[in-house]
Amino acid sequence: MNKRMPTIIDVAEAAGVSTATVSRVLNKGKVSDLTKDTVESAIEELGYRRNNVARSLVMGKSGVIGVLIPDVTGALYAQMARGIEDVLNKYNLQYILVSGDRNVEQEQSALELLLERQIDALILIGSDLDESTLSKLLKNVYVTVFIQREATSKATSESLGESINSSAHTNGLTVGIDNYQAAQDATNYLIQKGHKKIAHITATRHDGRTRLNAFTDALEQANLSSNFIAEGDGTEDGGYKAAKTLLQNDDEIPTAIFCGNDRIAAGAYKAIKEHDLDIPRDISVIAFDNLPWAEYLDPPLTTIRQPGKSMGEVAAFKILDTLGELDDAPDEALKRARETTISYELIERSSVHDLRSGKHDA
Amino acid sequence: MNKRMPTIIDVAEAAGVSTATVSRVLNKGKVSDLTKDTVESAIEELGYRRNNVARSLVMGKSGVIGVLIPDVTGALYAQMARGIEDVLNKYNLQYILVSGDRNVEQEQSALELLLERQIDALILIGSDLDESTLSKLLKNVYVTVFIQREATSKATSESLGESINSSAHTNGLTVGIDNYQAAQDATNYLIQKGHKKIAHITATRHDGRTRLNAFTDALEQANLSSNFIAEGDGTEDGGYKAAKTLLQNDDEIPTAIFCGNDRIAAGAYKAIKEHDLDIPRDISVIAFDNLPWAEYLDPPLTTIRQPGKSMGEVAAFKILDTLGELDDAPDEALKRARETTISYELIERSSVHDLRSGKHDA
DNA sequence: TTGTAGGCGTTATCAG
DNA sequence: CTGATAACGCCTACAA
Repeated sequence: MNKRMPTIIDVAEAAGVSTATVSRVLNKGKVSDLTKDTVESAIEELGYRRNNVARSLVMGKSGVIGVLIPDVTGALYAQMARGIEDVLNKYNLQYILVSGDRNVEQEQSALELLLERQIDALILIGSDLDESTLSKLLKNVYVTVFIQREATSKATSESLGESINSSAHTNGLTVGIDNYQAAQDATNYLIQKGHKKIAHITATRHDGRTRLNAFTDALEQANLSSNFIAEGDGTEDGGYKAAKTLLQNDDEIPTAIFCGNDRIAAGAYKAIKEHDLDIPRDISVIAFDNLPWAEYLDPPLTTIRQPGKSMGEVAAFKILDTLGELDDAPDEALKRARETTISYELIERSSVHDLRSGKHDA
Repeated sequence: MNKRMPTIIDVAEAAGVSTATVSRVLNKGKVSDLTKDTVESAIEELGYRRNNVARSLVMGKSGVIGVLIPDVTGALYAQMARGIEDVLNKYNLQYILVSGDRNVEQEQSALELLLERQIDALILIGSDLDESTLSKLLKNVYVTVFIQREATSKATSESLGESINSSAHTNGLTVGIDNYQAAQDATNYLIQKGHKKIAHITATRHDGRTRLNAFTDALEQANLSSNFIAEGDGTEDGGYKAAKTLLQNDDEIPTAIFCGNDRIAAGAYKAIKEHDLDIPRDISVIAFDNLPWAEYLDPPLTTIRQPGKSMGEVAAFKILDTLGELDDAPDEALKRARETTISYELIERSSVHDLRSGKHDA
């Protein structure tokens, strides 16, 4: 069933030409129509298919780009991957996906594996790898773009001695939303609705930390105390447990919870309902991500939309651009390729209650 | 920033040995401890990293396997991808992911792109490609395994002239659940709970068709009429619309809906609630997949669990086995590698109502 | 244990 | 427009 794959040499012989000529028709070089036909039918006959690894070797580039992703199983990350793939495919490039599994050691070893393939470029999604290992690893990589590696407008100066600012990085392009600002928006939204006892369930990794900082800063600016902070692990179950602890003593219950992400919110919903509390009447919930199912929770979840697919697309465009594959691209694409910070959006649904409307209309 | 990558030759010179020796230390061949050290430090010094495309060329295998997936963005598919990756990584293999985008043309062109890379094996997830194009394309691929390409226990003989039976396929290994049986179980579960007016909202593609067939067959076997069938497109919105039409004339409303998958169910939930109907009191819902959020719907969704990750793992094991990489593998892994049909599970939550208990306890 | 040299399948340069 | 032929970086007999 598995005879040796025919090579360019076989085709050349079959067509009675040289390998160079075959290569030319394969690559749209100048060939006479006649020979072109002969060669093409020989190709057809033999079922020849070009060997891309040989091609990569001589061309010095593989046409595949590496993507390091925390977890394909995360809906948002999957969207990014999809965005990346969609634009890459238009240019006949492909990608190898590796999961960092949401932990640094795994990220590093995954990255090293990746680097051994001759990838032409690298996209790092939400990586927690620190600056120094990164720059060591990436020394010889032509182009790297980071998605969601903190392009904060207001660095979290106190919590991290030296902020993870990607702009300072080894030829690192960056795409992402303004995580800090978005989290502040979410918090302020609650404040504007008249909430004073606001809780936060943290998400993990650096974006989780940024959101926490934005949260506490926002409360501080509003002269509110931030006594209600619970650690989530980013999952539904973590959210459930965290919400439980938040709800445990009846006299000090928050009127609103800002969940680090939608999955956390799903867990929190469950906990809140178990306590026979109504959402949003008794407790309002706001979250982050806007995963596809967020609108189908009961009540539909108010949340910050992260445009995962767009982020992936932009990242891919940046790569194509730097790789010089974008000559013939539409202006629009080019423009998007240069942009660096994607806009987010607060999607109002019905999970937060307006405390003021009930009280006084002042 | 981007000087020429050091090659094995550079290392050889730096270490004062031949390239063969360097190659040997790279591949754990017999080398004296002394030279080994010298070479290794030279490697360290130069920051040498093996060029895997050259290696692939000479070895005749690339160490990457191709995965054709309908859509990374689908939670179940992502789980499969993750399962595949996890076991592959243990053996230092990687994968290229391509999305078929849930349509055949795209599937085919994606596949062709994939085949030009020298992938060592192929995993096809839920492909709708027909037998003939498949066998033409796959002529030279060493090993292919299909996930979820219908391993039905009871072929849907009437709807398809010739059933898509993978076992008949070109050296195609197969892993999947018994889709037909599972869908029958779901339907029968409803019947056992006393439901007589049962609706179905179809999912797409071949597994959707199989489920539909199982549904009608099950009803037939129970002497129930199957008047309530609506076409979904597999998405929440499709489910919403389909449920709407199901609910439109008040005198003929089903007491239960079997949704082709969880996403459809989410949409159906929304429609049902908009009609001021209670789940499960007025309408019961059962679905398929058990996506991570299914348990967080209100009420928690009763559904058939598909173990996506396991399916991916098994598929990967099959490949490793056929590729002969599994010599040193634990028995357990080996055993799993040979299995072909994965067990599913009906997860009872609270979205279906028992009609009998309310009426008569006979 | 170590070195030499041929070859993996393509592309690209340089003559014809 | 077409044909030799030298790389590309690595592995692997075969020799030493």
